[in-house]
Amino acid sequence: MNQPAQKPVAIKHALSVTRDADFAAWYQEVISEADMAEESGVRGCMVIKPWGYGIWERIQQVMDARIKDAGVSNCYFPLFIPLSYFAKEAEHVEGFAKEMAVVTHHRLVGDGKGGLVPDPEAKLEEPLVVRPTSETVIGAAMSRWVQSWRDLPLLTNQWANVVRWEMRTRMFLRTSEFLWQEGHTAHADRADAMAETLRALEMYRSFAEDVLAMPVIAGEKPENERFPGAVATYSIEAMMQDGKALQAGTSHYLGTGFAEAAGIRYQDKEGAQQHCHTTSWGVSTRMIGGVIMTHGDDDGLRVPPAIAPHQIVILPMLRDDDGDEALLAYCEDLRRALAAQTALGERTRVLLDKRPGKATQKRWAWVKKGVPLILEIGGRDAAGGQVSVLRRDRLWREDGKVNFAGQARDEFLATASAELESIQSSLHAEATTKRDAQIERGVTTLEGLAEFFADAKRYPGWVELGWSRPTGAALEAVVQKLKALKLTIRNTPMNGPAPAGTCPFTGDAVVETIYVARAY
RNA sequence: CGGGGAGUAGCGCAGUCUGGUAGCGCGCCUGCUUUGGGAGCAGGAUGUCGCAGGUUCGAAUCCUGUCUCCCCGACCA
Repeated sequence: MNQPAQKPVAIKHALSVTRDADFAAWYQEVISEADMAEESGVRGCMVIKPWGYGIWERIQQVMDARIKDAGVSNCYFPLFIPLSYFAKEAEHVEGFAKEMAVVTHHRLVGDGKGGLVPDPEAKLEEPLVVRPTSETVIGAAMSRWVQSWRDLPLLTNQWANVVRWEMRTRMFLRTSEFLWQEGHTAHADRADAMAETLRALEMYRSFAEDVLAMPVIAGEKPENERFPGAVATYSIEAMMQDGKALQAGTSHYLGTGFAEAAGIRYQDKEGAQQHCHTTSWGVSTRMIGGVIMTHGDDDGLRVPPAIAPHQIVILPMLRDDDGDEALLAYCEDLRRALAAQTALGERTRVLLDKRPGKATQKRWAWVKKGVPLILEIGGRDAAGGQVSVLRRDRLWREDGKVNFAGQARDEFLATASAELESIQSSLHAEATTKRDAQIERGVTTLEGLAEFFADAKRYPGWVELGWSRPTGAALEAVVQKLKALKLTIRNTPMNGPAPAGTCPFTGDAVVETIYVARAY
């Protein structure tokens, strides 16, 4: 107390709630302060604003290129699906029946009191459901498109919105309507379909790591977490800063179940009719929630440069005087020079923010949005050929001041690309370090699990442990035990440690590794 | 869908118990002064009090219904 030099420096953060104080409230504040999305007035549905949608567009662009590189073609299938299509695959119906929006009428009439009601005369012969996913309607199309072994594999994808009537929603993480891509493929045999399922999984894994800078574990979901109607479901799982797991992408091997339901058949080289083996795989706007909870800090969002709508924002410190013209010219020249460069394999995305207003206020708005690099340029910078650079991932100096670094303009131009790439990799490294520090490997008993997750005051992370992979009723017993602890099995990693020891749930020999965690 | 909380200016809130037609802070607008770093002073604008009914001379306030959001639970490719 009496030694000011040792006092912790008080930093005035840009957000009013810290991650430590209330992670859920912090998450919402990031979304509103970064101006990513807002409530819409419709239950569970959000308005995605330019900054949030810009991030989604970046995700789309990069992912779409990778999907096409894999030989998959984009299509578009209808929003409305005849109810009868759903009835064909029993497990699929069971899985989605409770959360479907249903269209029953095609016209409104006045109710005589100034309002409108569905016209009883305009009832649909067969109700239509708003797609919660498109296996059924795409399956119907595939049954027409596939005749011969020469038509296979059939590789399609669509970018679309889907609706699932969720009981409890959270922006980006679980909304009633969300945006996604869904890949749907049909193959001649199991091996080919399984290869495609795993290709998609690997595509998602590398996308999460390289583009979102979000470390993930790719693996197979346990039987109880499978997609309705799937033979095997795989996921990438990311750890949020509160230690919870987020399923950030899924890939399913669907066997021949959907092909049988929809009649997707082909004639093989011997002339015999065979059912196709199908797959489906998707990532959604949920990824944006993952980015927020992986990279956000107490000053708002930090967007990895690869998905930042603007990677560099130039803020001229306008003074409303004669010097402004020269300052703006200097900034515009700087913008042009940067926009001509490339970083992370693409043209650099630079914004010159000329809007009226104080540069300092605009600065904090961009900090909260998480722009990787902010350049504040004053008259003296312009006159002296300098720039003042702020890296979003190194916002504060040790003395509690904002960490601006003065630099010669030419020097900055020569290093800007490398700087963006450095931010991309340092966000990834930071997230990986955090995650790895929160994976516990010393737990081998159910009691140990309960103990590890008992302390509510800290963020517990995940437990990696071996189990005997029970199925059916034995698995259900394990799931119930975990549920009592609010825990779930996330997945079995693709290249997990060699099995050893006895299963903490069944006492049988361990056959594989799983991650156990609280989940979103 | 069950339990709890909440909807009043762009944002955060007071006012509701005890009915009399709306206030504070921030932000916003204007002016002046400042300004190499999240400025100061002065003046000013902005509300069908979530929505719909009802009670009443009169409703943000009381009653009924309904919508939306947040937390917990159940549910959740």
